[in-house]
Amino acid sequence: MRKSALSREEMLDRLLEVFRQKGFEGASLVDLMQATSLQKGSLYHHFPGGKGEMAEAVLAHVERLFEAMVFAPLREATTAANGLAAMSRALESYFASGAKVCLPALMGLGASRDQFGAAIEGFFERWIDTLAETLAKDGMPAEQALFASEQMVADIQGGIVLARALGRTEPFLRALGRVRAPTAGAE
Amino acid sequence: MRKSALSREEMLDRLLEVFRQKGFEGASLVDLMQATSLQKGSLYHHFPGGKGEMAEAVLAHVERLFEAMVFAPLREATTAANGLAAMSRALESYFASGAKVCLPALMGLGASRDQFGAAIEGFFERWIDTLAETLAKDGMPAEQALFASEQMVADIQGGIVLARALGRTEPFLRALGRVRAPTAGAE
DNA sequence: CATACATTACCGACCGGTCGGTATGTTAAG
DNA sequence: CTTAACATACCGACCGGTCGGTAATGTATG
Repeated sequence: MRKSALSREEMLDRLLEVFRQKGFEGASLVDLMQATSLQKGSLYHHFPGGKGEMAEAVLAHVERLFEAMVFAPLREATTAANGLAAMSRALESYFASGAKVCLPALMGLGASRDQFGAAIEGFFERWIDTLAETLAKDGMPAEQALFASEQMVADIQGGIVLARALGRTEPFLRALGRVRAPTAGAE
Repeated sequence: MRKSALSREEMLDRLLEVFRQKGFEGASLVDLMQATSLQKGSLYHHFPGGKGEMAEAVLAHVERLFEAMVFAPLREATTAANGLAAMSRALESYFASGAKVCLPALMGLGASRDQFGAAIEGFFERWIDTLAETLAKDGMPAEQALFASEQMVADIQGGIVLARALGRTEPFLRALGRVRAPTAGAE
C-alpha cells in the first residue's frame, strides 16, 4: 500500500479551514483541492461521497476536537469555576479570539442545515449537556444548570457573530469573560 | 412610464427571504427569479450590479425594517423596561420565534463578509448604540450601558444560532426573556 | 381627442466559465 | 503483482451575467 502524503487528521484540518472561511455552499472543490494539495480524483478517493461526505467528516472532526479541548476538561474539572476557566482558554485559542468562526453554527444558520442537521444538533446538545453537568458540580439544580449552560453557549456564539460582524475581537473576549465571571449570568 | 408589477419594497422583501434561507453564495439567480416572479433580464434592469447589488439593497432594506420595528420604538420609549419589551416583541415576530435567521449575522459569518462588511458592521453598531441609549434612560452609566447592550445583542444572536441548530424555538425565546427580565444581565 | 415618441418594465436566448462528479489511468509501496 | 494513493481528462449541468428586443404606459404635440 502506498503511503499517504497527508494524514487523515491533517486532511480534515485543512478541509475544516476552508469550510470555516467559505461555508459549505461557498467552498468549491478547487478550494478544497488547493487546501489539501490533492487533485480532484484523490479527494474523491478519500471521500467517495464528495463534498457532502467531506463536510460530514469535518463536522465529526470538529466534535472530536471539542471533545478533547473542551468537553474532557469540563468533565475532569473538580469545580465549576475550574471547568469554566479551562473551557474559556480552549475557546479563545480555537476561535482565534473571535476571528475564526464556529462551523456548526455557520452551517446551522445556512441552507446546509437541512443536510447536516443531525451532526449540528448533536454538537450543540453535547456542549450544553456537558457544560450543565459541570455547573451541577457546584450544586446547581439540574434544570437551572441546563438553562445557564444554554445561555453561556448562546452568549459565546453571539460573541463570535458580533466579533466577526464588527471586525473586532472584543465582543467575543468579553463574552468569554462573562462565562468565567462568577458574579454575572443566570439569576 | 410603465408601472411595475411589484413595488420595490415587495421585491426587496422577497429577495430578503431567499438570502435568509440560502445565504449569499447559496442563493442562485434562478432562486431570486422565482421568488420575485421576474425573469433574469428584469432582475438586472432593477439591479444592474447583479446579485451583489441585490444583496446590498436587501441589507439596506433590513436596516430600514429594523429602524421602523426596533430602533424607533427603543428611542421613543420613556423607560428602559418599556423599550426592551417593545424590542423583544418586534424581534419575536421578525425572527419568527427563532425559526428565521438574521441576514447580517449570516453574511457576517460567511465569506460574503468581505464584500458587505460595511453594511453588516453598520447594522450591528446602530443596534447596539440605540440599545445603549435606551438603557441610559434609567441612569445607567454610558460605558456600562454599551457593554450591557452588546451582551444583549450577543445573547439574542446566540439564541438564534441555537434555535436553528437545535431545531427548537425555546433557546431564542429564553434569550428574549433574559432581555426583558430586569433582574439578570450585567453585574 | 388622436397620435407620435420617449421611457420604462419585462422577457428569454445566449455567453463563457465554473460547478460537482466520474471514468480511466499512472505511480509506488507492501 | 496486488492494492491503495494519487493524477488527469473529461462530462453535463448550472452559474452569474449580457444583450437585443417587445410591450405597456406617460407625455408632448397637433
